[in-house]
Amino acid sequence: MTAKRFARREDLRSRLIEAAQSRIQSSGLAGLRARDVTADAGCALGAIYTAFADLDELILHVNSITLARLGAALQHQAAGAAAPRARLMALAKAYLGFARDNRMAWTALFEHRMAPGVPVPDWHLAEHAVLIQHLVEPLAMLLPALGAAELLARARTLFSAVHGIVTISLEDRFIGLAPSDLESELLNFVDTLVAGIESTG
Amino acid sequence: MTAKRFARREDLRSRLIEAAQSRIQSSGLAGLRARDVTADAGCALGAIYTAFADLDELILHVNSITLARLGAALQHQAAGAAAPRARLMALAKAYLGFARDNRMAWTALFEHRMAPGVPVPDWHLAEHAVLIQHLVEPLAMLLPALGAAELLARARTLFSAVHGIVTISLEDRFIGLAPSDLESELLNFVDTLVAGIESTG
DNA sequence: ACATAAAAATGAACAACGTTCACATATTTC
DNA sequence: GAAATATGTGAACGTTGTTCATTTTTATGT
Repeated sequence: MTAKRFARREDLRSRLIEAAQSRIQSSGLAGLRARDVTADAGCALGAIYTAFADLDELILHVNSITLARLGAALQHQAAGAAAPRARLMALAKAYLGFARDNRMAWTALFEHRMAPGVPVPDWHLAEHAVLIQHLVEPLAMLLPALGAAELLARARTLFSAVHGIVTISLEDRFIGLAPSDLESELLNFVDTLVAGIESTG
Repeated sequence: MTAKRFARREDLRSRLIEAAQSRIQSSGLAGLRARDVTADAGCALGAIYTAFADLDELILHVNSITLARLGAALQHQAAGAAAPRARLMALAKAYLGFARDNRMAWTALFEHRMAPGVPVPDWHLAEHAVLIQHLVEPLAMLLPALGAAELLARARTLFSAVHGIVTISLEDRFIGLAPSDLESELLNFVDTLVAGIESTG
């Protein structure tokens, strides 16, 4: 049976992913070392390259799990609100909450860069796209005249705007707002933007 | 005279900064090597550490110059528009234009991270803060009831939102919009937000 | 069941990086 | 001009990610 080989390989992969996830959570993406991860996973240094092409691919899998958790958090929060404005605000709040509660993992999601010339694989791009889909539905209610392509563009823009507000506020580069101010500032932003959409169409 | 010593030191510093700037422009921050920079600057590898504490400090000085150029570009563009809505849209357009025309240098501005535990020096934080000041004045016209602290918070939020839209659109992680779509999408965003501010106060 | 082939795990070795340091050179001071 | 001080040099160091000959494990054929 070749199943045993498959099981062992899969076991090694998941041990490496878990070890990497843990290291990222505690030390950040920049603190991730191949030697630490393999030691934590209980395998040799070279074993990484039997399970993954390189460290980047391993990181991609950690990010994949983080995206799934983020997606679940958004889904869970959005379920409570039916009206588009309330739903968009709930999504923004959930996004901020996830970023706060999973700082390092969330940062790794956007900090990570592939080697020059190597594109992000399609399966991972697709996982990012799912996030934006959460915004399409409420936006469609606010902008019933728009087609699917335009709606998608607006959803990506709104996502990027919220993402930017959360990102810069959580960075050291700018003097950050107090945590409570950040949340009210973010919610005020979404509220104002929705008001603008309603007033202009 | 101790002036000759000072002049030599300053000459080395500026040669290193220029070499680093050039390397970042062509290869990005991740492609910056101490050996390349010193070779370009015509000095020994170790000379970096007589002029700067480490590579991070050198990068900070490159970013400082980039920030000055970005500030000048914003100033220049904003001068044309008097009305707050038009000025905010001009600023957003100028920001996008600068990011496009100086891709690598602009990316380095936000990609760079200090070593763990080392804070970004105050003089560099102040340079970032200047960018946000450009937004305070037009926002004050739209929101005359707000105090200085609240106004600053709104300015930072708006800056972050615009920054996020530009950043994510220029990244490989998400399927990017066509360049022309990005600009119209960004301008529509600012327009809508201003409409929201005007409608809600 | 055993021998043989194929695959995977190992960890020492490699190359590339930022940084340091004993030494050489240049500059200032007396 | 000589002693003292500061600055520039590049070989060497420690730490990376990655590779590769070797060993160990797993699968296959009779």
